[in-house]
Amino acid sequence: MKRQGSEPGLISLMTQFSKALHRRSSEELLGMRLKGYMALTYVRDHENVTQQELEAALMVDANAVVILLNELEAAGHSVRRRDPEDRRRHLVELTSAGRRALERADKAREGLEDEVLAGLTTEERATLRRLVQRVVDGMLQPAEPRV
Amino acid sequence: MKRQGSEPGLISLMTQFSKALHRRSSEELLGMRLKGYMALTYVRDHENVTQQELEAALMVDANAVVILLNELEAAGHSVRRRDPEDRRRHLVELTSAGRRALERADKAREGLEDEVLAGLTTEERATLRRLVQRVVDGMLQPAEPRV
DNA sequence: TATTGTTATACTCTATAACTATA
DNA sequence: TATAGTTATAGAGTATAACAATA
Repeated sequence: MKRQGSEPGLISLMTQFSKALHRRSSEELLGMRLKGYMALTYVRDHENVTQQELEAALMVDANAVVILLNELEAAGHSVRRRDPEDRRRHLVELTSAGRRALERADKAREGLEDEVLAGLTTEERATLRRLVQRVVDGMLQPAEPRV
Repeated sequence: MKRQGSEPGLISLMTQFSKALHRRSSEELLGMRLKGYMALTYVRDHENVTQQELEAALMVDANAVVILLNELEAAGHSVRRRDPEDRRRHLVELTSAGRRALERADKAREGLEDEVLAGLTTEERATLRRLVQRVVDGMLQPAEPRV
Protein backbone atom coordinates (compact mmCIF):
# COMPACT_ATOMS: atom_id res chain seq x y z
CA MET A 1 0.00 0.00 0.00
CA LYS A 2 1.68 3.15 -1.22
CA ARG A 3 0.63 6.68 -1.79
CA GLN A 4 -2.52 6.96 0.26
CA GLY A 5 -2.74 10.74 0.28
CA SER A 6 -2.03 13.23 -2.47
CA GLU A 7 0.84 13.14 -4.95
CA PRO A 8 4.47 13.20 -3.76
CA GLY A 9 4.43 16.98 -3.92
CA LEU A 10 6.40 19.08 -6.30
CA ILE A 11 8.57 20.49 -3.53
CA SER A 12 9.82 17.07 -2.45
CA LEU A 13 10.30 16.04 -6.04
CA MET A 14 12.25 19.12 -7.00
CA THR A 15 14.34 18.92 -3.85
CA GLN A 16 15.33 15.37 -4.68
CA PHE A 17 16.10 16.32 -8.25
CA SER A 18 18.20 19.26 -7.23
CA LYS A 19 20.10 17.27 -4.60
CA ALA A 20 20.79 14.42 -6.99
CA LEU A 21 22.11 16.89 -9.55
CA HIS A 22 24.33 18.58 -6.99
CA ARG A 23 25.81 15.30 -5.83
CA ARG A 24 26.84 14.52 -9.37
CA SER A 25 28.18 17.99 -10.13
CA SER A 26 31.44 17.38 -8.34
CA GLU A 27 34.36 19.75 -8.54
CA GLU A 28 36.29 16.94 -10.17
CA LEU A 29 33.75 16.65 -12.96
CA LEU A 30 33.26 20.36 -13.64
CA GLY A 31 36.83 21.45 -13.01
CA MET A 32 35.42 24.01 -10.57
CA ARG A 33 32.81 24.24 -7.85
CA LEU A 34 29.20 24.31 -8.92
CA LYS A 35 28.60 27.70 -7.39
CA GLY A 36 31.53 29.19 -9.24
CA TYR A 37 30.29 27.62 -12.43
CA MET A 38 26.87 29.18 -11.96
CA ALA A 39 28.35 32.58 -11.22
CA LEU A 40 30.72 32.52 -14.17
CA THR A 41 27.92 31.42 -16.47
CA TYR A 42 25.83 34.37 -15.35
CA VAL A 43 28.70 36.79 -15.86
CA ARG A 44 29.38 35.42 -19.31
CA ASP A 45 25.75 35.74 -20.38
CA HIS A 46 25.11 39.26 -19.07
CA GLU A 47 26.83 42.61 -19.35
CA ASN A 48 28.06 44.88 -16.58
CA VAL A 49 27.24 42.46 -13.82
CA THR A 50 27.35 43.96 -10.32
CA GLN A 51 27.63 41.95 -7.12
CA GLN A 52 24.06 42.80 -6.21
CA GLU A 53 22.95 41.33 -9.51
CA LEU A 54 24.78 38.14 -8.60
CA GLU A 55 23.08 38.08 -5.21
CA ALA A 56 19.70 38.06 -6.89
CA ALA A 57 20.67 35.69 -9.68
CA LEU A 58 22.27 33.11 -7.40
CA MET A 59 19.91 33.77 -4.51
CA VAL A 60 22.65 34.15 -1.94
CA ASP A 61 23.80 36.83 0.52
CA ALA A 62 26.02 39.77 -0.38
CA ASN A 63 28.43 38.10 1.96
CA ALA A 64 28.46 34.85 0.02
CA VAL A 65 29.06 36.74 -3.23
CA VAL A 66 32.18 38.31 -1.77
CA ILE A 67 33.53 34.94 -0.67
CA LEU A 68 32.68 33.36 -3.99
CA LEU A 69 34.31 36.13 -6.03
CA ASN A 70 37.41 35.94 -3.84
CA GLU A 71 37.72 32.27 -4.72
CA LEU A 72 37.11 32.89 -8.41
CA GLU A 73 39.72 35.64 -8.50
CA ALA A 74 42.20 33.47 -6.66
CA ALA A 75 41.64 30.83 -9.34
CA GLY A 76 42.14 33.49 -12.00
CA HIS A 77 38.67 33.01 -13.44
CA SER A 78 37.22 36.46 -12.90
CA VAL A 79 38.14 39.99 -11.86
CA ARG A 80 36.34 42.88 -10.21
CA ARG A 81 36.82 46.40 -11.45
CA ARG A 82 35.28 49.62 -10.18
CA ASP A 83 32.29 50.91 -12.07
CA PRO A 84 33.45 54.32 -13.39
CA GLU A 85 29.89 55.61 -13.18
CA ASP A 86 29.53 54.74 -9.50
CA ARG A 87 32.74 53.99 -7.73
CA ARG A 88 30.98 52.11 -4.94
CA ARG A 89 30.08 49.37 -7.42
CA HIS A 90 32.14 46.55 -8.79
CA LEU A 91 31.65 45.14 -12.27
CA VAL A 92 32.53 41.48 -12.51
CA GLU A 93 34.31 40.25 -15.61
CA LEU A 94 35.43 36.93 -16.94
CA THR A 95 39.14 36.43 -17.61
CA SER A 96 40.21 34.50 -20.67
CA ALA A 97 41.30 31.68 -18.39
CA GLY A 98 37.87 31.81 -16.78
CA ARG A 99 36.23 31.62 -20.17
CA ARG A 100 38.25 28.56 -21.12
CA ALA A 101 37.53 26.85 -17.80
CA LEU A 102 33.86 27.66 -18.28
CA GLU A 103 33.81 26.04 -21.70
CA ARG A 104 35.24 22.84 -20.29
CA ALA A 105 32.79 22.90 -17.41
CA ASP A 106 29.94 23.44 -19.84
CA LYS A 107 30.85 20.32 -21.75
CA ALA A 108 30.94 18.34 -18.52
CA ARG A 109 27.57 19.74 -17.50
CA GLU A 110 26.04 18.86 -20.83
CA GLY A 111 27.35 15.32 -20.52
CA LEU A 112 25.91 15.06 -17.02
CA GLU A 113 22.53 16.33 -18.14
CA ASP A 114 22.46 13.87 -21.01
CA GLU A 115 23.07 11.11 -18.54
CA VAL A 116 20.47 12.31 -16.07
CA LEU A 117 17.83 12.91 -18.72
CA ALA A 118 18.56 9.63 -20.50
CA GLY A 119 15.01 8.45 -19.91
CA LEU A 120 13.46 11.41 -21.71
CA THR A 121 13.17 12.01 -25.42
CA THR A 122 14.69 15.10 -26.97
CA GLU A 123 11.27 16.67 -27.14
CA GLU A 124 10.49 15.85 -23.53
CA ARG A 125 13.77 17.38 -22.42
CA ALA A 126 12.97 20.58 -24.24
CA THR A 127 9.53 20.61 -22.66
CA LEU A 128 10.92 20.08 -19.17
CA ARG A 129 13.49 22.83 -19.62
CA ARG A 130 10.91 25.23 -21.01
CA LEU A 131 8.40 24.60 -18.23
CA VAL A 132 10.97 24.97 -15.47
CA GLN A 133 12.29 28.12 -17.08
CA ARG A 134 8.82 29.64 -17.14
CA VAL A 135 8.18 28.77 -13.52
CA VAL A 136 11.51 30.21 -12.41
CA ASP A 137 10.97 33.40 -14.41
CA GLY A 138 7.57 33.77 -12.77
CA MET A 139 8.97 33.18 -9.28
CA LEU A 140 11.78 35.66 -9.47
CA GLN A 141 9.79 38.71 -10.36
CA PRO A 142 6.91 39.13 -7.90
CA ALA A 143 8.61 37.69 -4.83
CA GLU A 144 10.19 39.72 -2.09
CA PRO A 145 13.93 38.92 -1.95
CA ARG A 146 14.06 38.47 1.83
CA VAL A 147 11.39 37.02 4.05
CA MET B 1 23.41 41.13 -25.52
CA LYS B 2 22.43 38.14 -23.44
CA ARG B 3 22.96 34.45 -23.70
CA GLN B 4 25.86 34.08 -26.01
CA GLY B 5 26.69 30.47 -25.17
CA SER B 6 24.39 27.53 -24.61
CA GLU B 7 21.15 27.48 -22.62
CA PRO B 8 21.13 28.41 -18.92
CA GLY B 9 21.69 24.78 -18.04
CA LEU B 10 19.26 22.56 -16.25
CA ILE B 11 21.41 22.42 -13.14
CA SER B 12 21.35 26.17 -12.63
CA LEU B 13 17.67 26.27 -13.40
CA MET B 14 16.80 23.51 -10.96
CA THR B 15 18.99 25.02 -8.29
CA GLN B 16 17.19 28.32 -8.58
CA PHE B 17 13.81 26.63 -8.56
CA SER B 18 14.65 24.53 -5.55
CA LYS B 19 16.06 27.48 -3.64
CA ALA B 20 13.06 29.63 -4.40
CA LEU B 21 10.73 26.88 -3.26
CA HIS B 22 12.66 26.38 -0.04
CA ARG B 23 12.60 30.06 0.77
CA ARG B 24 8.84 30.02 0.54
CA SER B 25 8.36 26.77 2.45
CA SER B 26 8.79 28.41 5.83
CA GLU B 27 8.10 26.65 9.07
CA GLU B 28 5.41 29.22 9.70
CA LEU B 29 3.62 28.27 6.50
CA LEU B 30 3.88 24.49 6.82
CA GLY B 31 3.51 24.28 10.59
CA MET B 32 6.73 22.26 10.59
CA ARG B 33 10.15 22.31 8.99
CA LEU B 34 10.36 21.30 5.37
CA LYS B 35 12.67 18.38 6.10
CA GLY B 36 10.30 17.02 8.68
CA TYR B 37 7.44 17.42 6.27
CA MET B 38 9.29 15.46 3.62
CA ALA B 39 10.18 12.71 6.05
CA LEU B 40 6.66 12.40 7.44
CA THR B 41 5.23 12.31 3.92
CA TYR B 42 7.53 9.45 3.04
CA VAL B 43 6.61 7.53 6.17
CA ARG B 44 2.92 8.02 5.53
CA ASP B 45 3.17 6.79 1.95
CA HIS B 46 5.30 3.70 2.59
CA GLU B 47 5.17 0.75 4.94
CA ASN B 48 7.78 -0.44 7.43
CA VAL B 49 10.11 2.45 6.79
CA THR B 50 13.60 1.97 8.22
CA GLN B 51 16.06 4.77 8.85
CA GLN B 52 18.23 3.59 6.00
CA GLU B 53 15.25 3.91 3.71
CA LEU B 54 14.84 7.49 4.85
CA GLU B 55 18.53 8.15 4.18
CA ALA B 56 18.07 7.10 0.57
CA ALA B 57 14.71 8.78 0.11
CA LEU B 58 15.78 12.12 1.60
CA MET B 59 19.35 11.84 0.34
CA VAL B 60 20.92 12.66 3.69
CA ASP B 61 23.35 10.99 6.10
CA ALA B 62 22.39 8.37 8.65
CA ASN B 63 23.42 11.00 11.11
CA ALA B 64 20.96 13.55 9.80
CA VAL B 65 18.15 11.03 9.93
CA VAL B 66 18.81 10.47 13.63
CA ILE B 67 18.71 14.19 14.35
CA LEU B 68 15.59 14.66 12.23
CA LEU B 69 13.74 11.79 13.89
CA ASN B 70 14.73 13.09 17.31
CA GLU B 71 13.08 16.39 16.44
CA LEU B 72 10.00 14.71 15.03
CA GLU B 73 9.62 12.55 18.13
CA ALA B 74 10.09 15.53 20.40
CA ALA B 75 7.27 17.21 18.48
CA GLY B 76 5.17 14.07 18.89
CA HIS B 77 4.85 13.54 15.15
CA SER B 78 6.52 10.13 14.81
CA VAL B 79 7.88 7.24 16.84
CA ARG B 80 10.59 4.62 16.34
CA ARG B 81 9.99 1.04 17.34
CA ARG B 82 12.31 -1.94 17.02
CA ASP B 83 11.75 -4.20 14.05
CA PRO B 84 10.84 -7.58 15.63
CA GLU B 85 12.42 -9.37 12.68
CA ASP B 86 15.78 -7.63 13.09
CA ARG B 87 16.27 -5.91 16.36
CA ARG B 88 19.01 -3.70 14.98
CA ARG B 89 16.46 -1.89 12.85
CA HIS B 90 13.99 0.79 13.73
CA LEU B 91 10.66 1.10 11.98
CA VAL B 92 9.41 4.66 11.81
CA GLU B 93 5.73 5.32 12.32
CA LEU B 94 3.49 8.33 12.17
CA THR B 95 1.55 9.26 15.30
CA SER B 96 -2.01 10.45 14.98
CA ALA B 97 -0.83 13.94 15.89
CA GLY B 98 1.79 13.64 13.17
CA ARG B 99 -0.85 12.62 10.69
CA ARG B 100 -3.00 15.60 11.54
CA ALA B 101 -0.05 17.98 11.33
CA LEU B 102 0.87 16.45 8.00
CA GLU B 103 -2.61 17.03 6.62
CA ARG B 104 -2.41 20.68 7.50
CA ALA B 105 1.06 20.98 6.02
CA ASP B 106 -0.14 19.31 2.85
CA LYS B 107 -2.83 21.92 2.38
CA ALA B 108 -0.26 24.65 2.81
CA ARG B 109 2.07 23.01 0.34
CA GLU B 110 -0.67 22.66 -2.22
CA GLY B 111 -1.48 26.34 -1.85
CA LEU B 112 2.17 27.23 -2.29
CA GLU B 113 2.47 25.10 -5.39
CA ASP B 114 -0.63 26.65 -6.88
CA GLU B 115 0.96 30.02 -6.37
CA VAL B 116 4.32 29.02 -7.78
CA LEU B 117 2.83 27.27 -10.79
CA ALA B 118 0.34 30.04 -11.48
CA GLY B 119 1.85 30.61 -14.92
CA LEU B 120 1.22 27.05 -16.04
CA THR B 121 -2.02 25.44 -17.16
CA THR B 122 -3.34 22.39 -15.38
CA GLU B 123 -2.07 20.22 -18.18
CA GLU B 124 1.37 21.78 -18.11
CA ARG B 125 1.60 21.24 -14.37
CA ALA B 126 0.78 17.59 -14.80
CA THR B 127 3.39 17.32 -17.54
CA LEU B 128 6.05 18.97 -15.40
CA ARG B 129 5.32 16.74 -12.46
CA ARG B 130 5.32 13.63 -14.60
CA LEU B 131 8.61 14.46 -16.32
CA VAL B 132 10.40 15.32 -13.09
CA GLN B 133 9.06 12.18 -11.47
CA ARG B 134 10.44 10.06 -14.28
CA VAL B 135 13.84 11.73 -14.13
CA VAL B 136 14.06 11.32 -10.36
CA ASP B 137 13.00 7.68 -10.53
CA GLY B 138 15.70 7.07 -13.11
CA MET B 139 18.33 8.87 -11.07
CA LEU B 140 17.73 7.05 -7.82
CA GLN B 141 18.17 3.52 -9.07
CA PRO B 142 21.45 3.27 -11.00
CA ALA B 143 23.44 5.80 -9.00
CA GLU B 144 25.91 4.90 -6.29
CA PRO B 145 24.70 6.37 -2.97
CA ARG B 146 28.09 7.81 -1.99
CA VAL B 147 30.68 9.32 -4.25
C1' DT C 1 32.77 -10.16 11.27
C1' DA C 2 29.11 -7.18 9.30
C1' DT C 3 25.19 -4.19 9.90
C1' DT C 4 21.90 -0.63 12.15
C1' DG C 5 21.65 3.06 14.50
C1' DT C 6 23.88 6.51 17.74
C1' DT C 7 27.17 9.86 19.36
C1' DA C 8 30.99 13.11 19.01
C1' DT C 9 33.40 16.13 16.28
C1' DA C 10 34.86 18.94 12.70
C1' DC C 11 33.87 21.29 8.56
C1' DT C 12 31.11 24.02 5.46
C1' DC C 13 27.44 27.00 4.45
C1' DT C 14 24.42 30.63 5.54
C1' DA C 15 22.75 34.66 8.05
C1' DT C 16 23.48 39.01 10.93
C1' DA C 17 25.42 42.97 12.00
C1' DA C 18 29.12 46.29 12.14
C1' DC C 19 32.45 48.72 9.25
C1' DT C 20 34.67 51.43 5.01
C1' DA C 21 34.24 54.02 0.89
C1' DT C 22 31.65 56.40 -2.01
C1' DA C 23 27.29 58.85 -3.34
C1' DT D 1 22.00 60.09 5.14
C1' DA D 2 21.92 56.11 2.01
C1' DT D 3 24.19 52.60 -0.78
C1' DA D 4 27.87 48.90 -2.46
C1' DG D 5 30.81 46.11 -0.86
C1' DT D 6 33.64 44.06 2.94
C1' DT D 7 34.68 41.85 7.31
C1' DA D 8 33.73 39.33 11.66
C1' DT D 9 31.05 36.30 14.04
C1' DA D 10 27.67 33.12 15.19
C1' DG D 11 24.33 29.66 13.90
C1' DA D 12 22.64 25.92 11.10
C1' DG D 13 23.57 22.27 8.18
C1' DT D 14 26.51 18.41 6.58
C1' DA D 15 30.05 14.97 6.60
C1' DT D 16 33.45 11.69 9.17
C1' DA D 17 34.69 8.48 12.15
C1' DA D 18 34.35 5.93 16.44
C1' DC D 19 31.06 3.35 19.25
C1' DA D 20 27.11 0.00 21.11
C1' DA D 21 23.84 -3.43 20.15
C1' DT D 22 22.41 -7.04 17.31
C1' DA D 23 22.94 -10.29 13.50
